[in-house]
Amino acid sequence: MGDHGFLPPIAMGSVVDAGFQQREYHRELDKREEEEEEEMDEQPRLMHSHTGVGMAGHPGLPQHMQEGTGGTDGDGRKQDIGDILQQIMTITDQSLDEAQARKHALNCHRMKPALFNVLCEIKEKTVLSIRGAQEEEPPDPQLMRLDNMLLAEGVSGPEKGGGSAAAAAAAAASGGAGADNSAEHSDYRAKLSQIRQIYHTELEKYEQACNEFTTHVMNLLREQSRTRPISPKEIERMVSIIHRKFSAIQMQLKQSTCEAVMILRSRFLDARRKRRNFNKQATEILNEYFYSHLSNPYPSEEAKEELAKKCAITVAQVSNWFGNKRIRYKKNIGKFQEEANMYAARTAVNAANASSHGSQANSPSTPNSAGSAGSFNMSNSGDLFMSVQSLNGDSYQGAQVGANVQSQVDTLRHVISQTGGYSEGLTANQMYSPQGINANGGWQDAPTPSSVTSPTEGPGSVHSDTSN
DNA sequence: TCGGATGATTGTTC
DNA sequence: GAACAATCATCCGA
Repeated sequence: MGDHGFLPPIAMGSVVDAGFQQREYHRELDKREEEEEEEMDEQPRLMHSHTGVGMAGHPGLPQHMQEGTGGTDGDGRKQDIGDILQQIMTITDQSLDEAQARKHALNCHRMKPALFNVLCEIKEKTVLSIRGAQEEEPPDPQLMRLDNMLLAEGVSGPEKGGGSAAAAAAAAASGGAGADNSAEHSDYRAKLSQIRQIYHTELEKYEQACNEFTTHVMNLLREQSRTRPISPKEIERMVSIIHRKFSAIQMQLKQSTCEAVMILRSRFLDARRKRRNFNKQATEILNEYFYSHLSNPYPSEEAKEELAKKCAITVAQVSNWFGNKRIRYKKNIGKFQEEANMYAARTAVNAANASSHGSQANSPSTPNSAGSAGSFNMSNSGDLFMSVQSLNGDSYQGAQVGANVQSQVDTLRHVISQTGGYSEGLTANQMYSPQGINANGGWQDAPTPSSVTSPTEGPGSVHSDTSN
C-alpha cells in the first residue's frame, strides 16, 4: 500500500464524471498491486480486469467501486479482494450472452475512448517501470553445463555417430577386450541413440506446448487489449515469462537426460562390469610362468609383453594377474599346492620331452604352444618348455637345455613320487615350499626377473623354476 | 541360487 | 612407479 506514484486523473474532471474517475483509479491500483505480486498468475488478473472493467452501477462491479469509498484501509482492501475473488469464482456461472452484452455495453460507452487513452498512458508508465526492474538475466551456468555435456555426448546437436567417441573411450578403458568391443560399441550406440531420440521427442513436445501456450496467451492478451490497455512490451514480457517457465522444464529434461547418459557411460566404462575370465590357454601360460618362477614371480617388462602377446591380453592385465596371483598364492599356499605340483609336473615332462627329442627342441620350426587352445598335453609340452625359456628372456641354447633337462627330470621324479600321497618324507610344502617368501611375507630378494633363469639351489630345493 | 574363483580398481606403502 | 592389500563386481559351476 501507500503512494503508487501517480495521481487519480482528477484533471479530467470537466470531462469525466468524478465518481467514474475514482473507480478507475482504484481499479488501476488493484491492477498494479497484483502485477507486482505475481508475474505469472496472469490469468486471474486478466479475468479480474475483465470483470472489473465495468460502468457505474454495473452489477459486475465490486460494491466499493460502485460507491467509491473502499480501498483506503487494510480491512476494506481485504473485503474488496474477497469480493473480487467471489466474482472470479462465479464468473463461469455467467452466461456467454450476459458477458457479451456487458462487453458490448462497455465498448459502446461514450467515455470509453477518452478513458482508454488515459489508461494507456498509465499502463505504459507502469510497464516501463516493471521492465526497468528486471534486466536481462545472464545465462544459467548449470544450463550451460548441461548443454555442453549433451553436446559432447552427441545427444544434442547434430548426430555424429551416436557418441562413437564415448564408445571408443569405453573400449579403451576396457583394456582391449577385443572381439567383444564391436558388439558393445553397437550396444552403447543403440542405447545412446534411444536416449537421444527420447530427448528430442520430449524437447519437441515442450517446444510445441510452449508455442501453443504462448499463442494462446497472446490471443487472450490481444482480446483483452480491446477492453484494457496492453502494450506490446507487456505482451513481450509475458512471452518471456512463459519461456522462462518452459525453459525450467526443459532444464529438468536435460538434467534427466544427462543422468541417463552418465548411467549408460558408467555401465559401459566400468570394466569390472564386463569382466571376462581369460581363456584357459592364457591362464595356463600365466600359471606356467608363475610356477616356473615361483622363487621370483616378477616378470620383467619384456616378459610381460611376451606373455601378453601369447595370452592375447594387455600388459596391464598381465601385471594385474601376477599381482593377484602373488597375493592369493601367499595368502593360501596350501590351496595352491596342488596346482603348483601340477605345473611342476608339466614343466618336468616338458623338459623330459625336450631331452628325448633333442634336436627337435632346437628346431626353429617347432610349433608354438599358443597354436592349440587349451591343449597343454604332453605332445606339445616341449614347446611349452621352449616358451618358458624364451619368456625368461634367454636365448635358447642346447647346452643350457641339457643341464636344465636333468634338473627337470629330477623334478619329475619328485612329482611322481609325491602324487602318491607325499609319503616319502617330502611334504607338500616341501614340494613347493614358499621358499621365496621371506619372513615379512614377501618374496625374498632375487635378481631381476630376466636374469633369474638359473639360480643355484640346494639339492633339496625343488621348485619349478625352469632354471632348475 | 549360492559361494568360490577371478579380473579389475583403489588406496597405501616403499 | 611398482607392488601390495583390500575390495568390488562379475563369472561360473554345483
